[in-house]
Amino acid sequence: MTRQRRVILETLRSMPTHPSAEEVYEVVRRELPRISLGTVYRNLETLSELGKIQKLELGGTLKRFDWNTCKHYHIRCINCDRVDDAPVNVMADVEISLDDTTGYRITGHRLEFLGLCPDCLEKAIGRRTLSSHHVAEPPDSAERPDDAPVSKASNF
Amino acid sequence: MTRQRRVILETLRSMPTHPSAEEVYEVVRRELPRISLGTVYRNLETLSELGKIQKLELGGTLKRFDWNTCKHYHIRCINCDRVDDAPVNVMADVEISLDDTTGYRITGHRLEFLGLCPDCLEKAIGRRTLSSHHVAEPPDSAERPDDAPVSKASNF
DNA sequence: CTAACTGCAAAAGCTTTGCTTTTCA
DNA sequence: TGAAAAGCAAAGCTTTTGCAGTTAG
Repeated sequence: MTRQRRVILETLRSMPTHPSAEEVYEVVRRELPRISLGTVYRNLETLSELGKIQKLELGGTLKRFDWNTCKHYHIRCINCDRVDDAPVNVMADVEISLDDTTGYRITGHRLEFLGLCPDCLEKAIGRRTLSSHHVAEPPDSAERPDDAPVSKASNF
Repeated sequence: MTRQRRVILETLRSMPTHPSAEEVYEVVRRELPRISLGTVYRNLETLSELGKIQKLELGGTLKRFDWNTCKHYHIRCINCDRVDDAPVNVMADVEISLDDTTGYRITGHRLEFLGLCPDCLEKAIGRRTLSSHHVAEPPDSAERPDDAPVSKASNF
C-alpha cells in the first residue's frame, strides 16, 4: 500500500460522482502533483481486483470507478454522461432460469438506466427541443422493420 | 443506399453472432475486397441511426451490432466474450418509479447477463479450474468492506 | 534486501475524421 | 450534375505496457 495507492483510494471515496480514471487523476494530482496517469490506471485496476472498489463498465467510451462495492444499479444521462446510483432493489432471481435455456452458467447481470439528468432535462425544456442523436436506445417499435428478413424472425 | 451499404446490411443480417465492426468488415470483404474499414464503421453508424440495425454498447471494449432492432437483452461470456440473445421478457415497468425519486427523465434501460458460455463452461469443467481475473462483476459481498468509510454509508 | 511499485513515454486497440475521388439518383 | 458516399490514411481517445529507477516492509 503505497502513498499513491492510498491517496487514490481516499480520493475516490471522497467523490460522489462515478469518475473515470482521468477524473480521478485530476483530483489526485492536487495532492500528488508528480503522479502519473499510468499509476492511476494501475492502482484503480489493482484496487478493483482487491475488491476495495468497483470498476464499472457502463455504456459510453470511458470506464468508471465506484467506491461502493455493493451490488447496485446506475442511471446515466444520455446527454452529458453523468452517472448516478439508481435507487432500485437488485433483482435476485432474474438470472435463475437462464442457465437451463441457454446453456450458459450465469454469474451476474448488469442493469443500467438511461435518461436525461435533472440539469439536462431543464435545459431541454427551456429550449423546447433536444437533438435526438445522442439517444443510445433502439427505436421503440416492437414490430418487425418493414424490410427485415422474414426468414430470420426474432424470438422477441 | 450504395452497394457497400447494402452488402453491409445483408451481411449483418446473415450473421447469427453479434459482431463487432471489425468482424463485419472481415465478412463483407469477401464480397467487396476493396471496401475500407472506415466505410464499414460509417455505414454501421448510419444504419443504426436509420433504425435498420441496433448498435450495442455492452461491457467489454468493442461495440457490437445487431440486425434485430427489437428490444431484447443479451448474455455475454466473461471468458471468450461471445454474445447471445437472452431469452428473458423485457421488463416494461422497471423504469417507472425512477422519474420521481431521481429527477431523471428515464428513456430506457439496458440489461446484460454475464456468465460462462457452454463452450467455456465445458473447458472449465475439464480443467477443474478457471482463472478468475476475467470476471467483471464485483464481489458478491453485501456487507460493507472492512475498511470502507463509515461516514459514507451506501443506500443499498 | 527484494519484490512491488512509480514515472515516463511509447504503443496498442478501437473508432472517428479530413480529404480527394467516385458513385448514385 | 450535385449531393452523398467511398477509399485511404492520419489522428484521436482511452487504456496498457516496457523499462529503468525508487520505495515499502
